[in-house]
Amino acid sequence: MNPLQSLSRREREVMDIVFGSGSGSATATEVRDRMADAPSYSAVRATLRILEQKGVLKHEHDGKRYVYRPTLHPMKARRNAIEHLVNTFFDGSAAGAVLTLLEQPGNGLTPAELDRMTQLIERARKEGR
Amino acid sequence: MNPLQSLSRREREVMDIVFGSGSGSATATEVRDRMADAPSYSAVRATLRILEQKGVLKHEHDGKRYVYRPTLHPMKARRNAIEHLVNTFFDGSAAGAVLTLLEQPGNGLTPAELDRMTQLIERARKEGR
DNA sequence: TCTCTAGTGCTAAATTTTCAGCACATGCTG
DNA sequence: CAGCATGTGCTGAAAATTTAGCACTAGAGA
Repeated sequence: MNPLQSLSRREREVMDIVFGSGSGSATATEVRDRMADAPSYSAVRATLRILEQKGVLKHEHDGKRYVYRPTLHPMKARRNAIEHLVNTFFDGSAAGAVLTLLEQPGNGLTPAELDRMTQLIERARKEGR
Repeated sequence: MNPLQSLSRREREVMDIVFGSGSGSATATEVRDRMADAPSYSAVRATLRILEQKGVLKHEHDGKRYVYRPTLHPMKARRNAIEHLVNTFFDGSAAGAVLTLLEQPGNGLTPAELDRMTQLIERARKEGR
């Protein structure tokens, strides 16, 4: 099973924060600052240590601080997450997910992005033939 | 906070199964059959009862069985799930998620779906202007 | 040097989750 | 009717998670 699926609630929350942090990495303090209902600092550190022990995070030293980063390559993590979403909420249909995203008003899509999508759709059309 | 985010591991697993079941509802036995590492039947029922108590599931009677169904409307559940995914893995960019889906080879998009996407993209383009 | 700050490791206790088992109800079937 | 299969409710204990606290280290500044 996907190791990310087998995390406890707090562990998952922490992973989401790490994945969601722009740089793709985070310190204990950063994680704590972003937690909805943050426990003590040492509790956060304990969770990070466990996540490292479980093999889903690793750390590097930045001065005397630890900077945590996911083990899994970000692209793979994204694909896994999407796959799971599509399977559980869209019955495996990628189209269903895309349509929901496109239908959403205020999705903030820029013209350039729309062009890129058109390109990819054309390509998919050709491949499908 | 989104109540679905605050579920334990097993609870979340059960919710995924219920959401993922074609009919949008499931009995204890069905849930158990789909669990990766299924515990006893009564453990599954206990989890369902807790989920109902937490307000994310409700049940109806079908003969003498209970059929569980999410409280949240499926469409809303999908949107919430997508929103969370986009925020944590794509830095809030819907386009990033769509592009990842489209780029994925073997995404199984049918011509009709591609047409529908083109339509929606056109519409987004117009609205953007 | 001494002290303060900002880190870390580790551990034990509190809390939550998870689970199995027992008691009971109902419907079906020989 | 008696027995069996298939449900449910509830409860207590085991297991896992979550947390705070204490001890320690290193660097910076007075």
